Amino acid sequence: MTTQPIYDVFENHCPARMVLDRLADKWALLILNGLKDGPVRFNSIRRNIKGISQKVLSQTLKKLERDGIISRAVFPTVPVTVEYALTPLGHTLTETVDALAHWAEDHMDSVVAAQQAYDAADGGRV
Amino acid sequence: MTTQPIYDVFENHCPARMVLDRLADKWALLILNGLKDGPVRFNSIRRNIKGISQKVLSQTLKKLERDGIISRAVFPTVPVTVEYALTPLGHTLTETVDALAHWAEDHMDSVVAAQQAYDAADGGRV
DNA sequence: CCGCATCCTATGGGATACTG
DNA sequence: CAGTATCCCATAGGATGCGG
Repeated sequence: MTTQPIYDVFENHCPARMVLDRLADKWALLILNGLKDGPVRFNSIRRNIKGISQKVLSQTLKKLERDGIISRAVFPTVPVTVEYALTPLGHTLTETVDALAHWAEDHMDSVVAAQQAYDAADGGRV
Repeated sequence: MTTQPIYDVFENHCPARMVLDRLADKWALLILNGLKDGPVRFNSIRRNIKGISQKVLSQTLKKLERDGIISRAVFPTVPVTVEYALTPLGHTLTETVDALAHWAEDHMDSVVAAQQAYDAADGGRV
C-alpha cells in the first residue's frame, strides 16, 4: 500500500487497463484521428469515417467525452449545431494515435504479404 | 499526385483499416507489449497478462503470426516448448504500442477524474 | 441537423474438457 | 506444456424510425 500506486496495464483490475481498452477500439482511434485538426461536426465525422454507423459514432463520442478526451459544444442554431473537439488531454494522445494509424498505412503491404504467405503454407490447411 | 495510391484508414475497404482493426484490440496490444523484451513462452504470456483466457491468447497469437508481426518457434523438447517473439516487422510497432500503454498508465488519473466529473454533472441523469 | 430508442444478428470471449 | 474443440452467454454494432 505504501508505494504500490504504480499502475500496470497488465493487471486485471487496474484502471489503466480500462483506459487502454477504451483506446483499443478502431472507431475511437479513427475519431480521435479525425479530430486532430480541429473541431468537427457530428455528421461531418460520420461522413469522414466510412462505414461507421450513427449509433456507434454517438456511443463512442459519448464515451470519449466522459473520459475527458474530447469535448462537445452545442451551438443554438436552427437546427442545432454540435462540434466535437479534442481536449488538452485528448491532444496528448494525437501523436500516438497518429503513429498507430500511420503504421497501419505504412506496413499494410507487409502484413498482406505475410498473410498470403501464411495462408499459402499450412495456414490454409483444410 | 505522384504517390496517390496512399492507403487511407478512413476508407472502408482499405486493407489499412483491417490492419488498424487488428491493432485496435486490447489483447493484441498487451501481447505485443509483453514481447518487446524478447521471446516468451505461451503460458508465460498467459500469466503475465492477467485475465486473458487461453482461447483468446491462442487466437490472438495466431492472428498476429499470420500478419507477420510475431513469430512462433517450436522446440522439440518433452514436453514441447513454444516461444513467441516479435518479427522485424513487429519490432517497428513496439514504440507505438508502448506509447499507447504508457499513455493509459500516465493519464489514467485524469481520465478517472473526468469520468467522475461527468457522472456527477448530468451524465448520471436518470 | 443531432441523436436517442428499439430490434436483431454476429461476434467476442469466458469456462470447461480433451489431445499431441 | 501448448494448444484445439464445445458450449454458451454477453455485448457490439448494423438497420430503422422517431423526437428536439
